[in-house]
Amino acid sequence: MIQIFQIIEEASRGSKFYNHKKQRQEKIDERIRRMLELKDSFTPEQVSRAEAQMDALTAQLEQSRDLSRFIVHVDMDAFYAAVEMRDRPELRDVPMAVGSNSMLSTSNYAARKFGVRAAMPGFIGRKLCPQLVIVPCDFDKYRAASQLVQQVMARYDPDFSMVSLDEGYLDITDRVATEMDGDTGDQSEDEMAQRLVREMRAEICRLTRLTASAGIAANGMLAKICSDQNKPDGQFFLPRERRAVLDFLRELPVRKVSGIGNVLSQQLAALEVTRCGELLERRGLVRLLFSECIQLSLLRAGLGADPPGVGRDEDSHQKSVSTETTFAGHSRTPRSCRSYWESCVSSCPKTSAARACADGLSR
DNA sequence: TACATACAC
DNA sequence: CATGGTGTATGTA
Repeated sequence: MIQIFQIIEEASRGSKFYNHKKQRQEKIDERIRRMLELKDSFTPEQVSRAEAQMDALTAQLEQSRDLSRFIVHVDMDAFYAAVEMRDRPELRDVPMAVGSNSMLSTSNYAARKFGVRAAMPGFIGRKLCPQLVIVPCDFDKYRAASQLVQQVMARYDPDFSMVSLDEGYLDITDRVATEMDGDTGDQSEDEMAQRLVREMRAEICRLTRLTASAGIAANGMLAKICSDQNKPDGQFFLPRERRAVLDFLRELPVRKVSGIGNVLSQQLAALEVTRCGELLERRGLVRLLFSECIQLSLLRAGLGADPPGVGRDEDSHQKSVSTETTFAGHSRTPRSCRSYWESCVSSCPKTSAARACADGLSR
C-alpha cells in the first residue's frame, strides 16, 4: 500500500539518517547517469561483439552445469518472532516484532500486514501499527531452537551448512539414493526428494514447534529462491532440467537472487533489466558495463547455473573478528570514545592467546 | 595496503 | 526524539 510508504517517509524526513540516505542515493543516481552515457556511446558492432563474448562464457557455464544434485535450502519462518510467539501465547494473535525501539530484527505475519518489517526501526513500526508489541531479542533462546533444527538437518545431510541461526543448506542427493535402494514403490527420485523434505520439515516442527519453509533444486542459488516461493510453512520443488530452470528464471525479479541487492538492481533497472531472463537478452550491455566478476554472477543468475556445493568446502573458516557500536549523540565525547576504546583493547585476547587462536582457526 | 562500497542476515 | 552489528567480497587509490 502507498500509505505505508507515506508514513515511513513522513517519519523519516529531515532526520540525519534520511539525509544521509538521500545523499547516498544521489551518488548512485549519478553513477547510473554516467553508466547510461557510456551505454549510449556504444556502437551496435561493439554490443554484438560483447554478446558473442558472453555467448562463449555461456557455453562454458552450460558445459559445467550440474543438474545431478538435490540441494535443499531450509529457512525458518519469521524465526525470532516465531520463537517468542511459541513461548508466549498472548503474543500469538497480535502484531509483534522482535528487537528494540531503534531496530527490529523480524516481525510476525500479523505485523507484516501493517508494513512492519525486519531492519525497520521500532518507532516507525509503531507509527505503522500502534498496537505493535515489541519484544527484546533473546539470542540464547534462538540459539537453542537453532540447535534443535540443526539436529534434524544433520540426519538428512551430515555435511549441511548453516548460513545463520535460521537458515541452512543441505545436499540430500545421497540420502535420496539410499532411500530409493531400500524402499520400494514406484516413486521417482524427484518425489522422494520432496517426500524427504516434507518429512524433515515435519520433524523440525515436532521438535521445535516452529515452522520451516524449504526449496529443492539443483544448486544453492536456485534452492534459496525456491524456499521463498511457498513461505510460510511450505516448500517448492524446481525440477532439475535446464528447460525448467530457464523457464522459472525468465520472469523472476533479479532482486530475488542472492547477491543482487539495492544498488545493482537499480543499475539493472536503468538498463531495463528487472527479470532474470532479461539478463540474458541484454548480456551485451552487461558485458560492456560491469566488472568481470559481476558479469559472471549475472550470467549465472540468468542461467541458473551455480556451482553445486553447499558452502561447506574444504577449509572454510572465519576470516575476521570485529566489533562496532554506534554512540548515542550525547555520549559521543572524546572521553567516552576513549573509554570505549580502552574496553575493546582490554577485552581483546593477548598476543600469545590470539596467535594460538589464529593457529586454531587456520587449521 | 588501506579504505570505501555492496551485500547478506 | 529516534535508523544495528558482524562478516565476506570486491573495487579503487
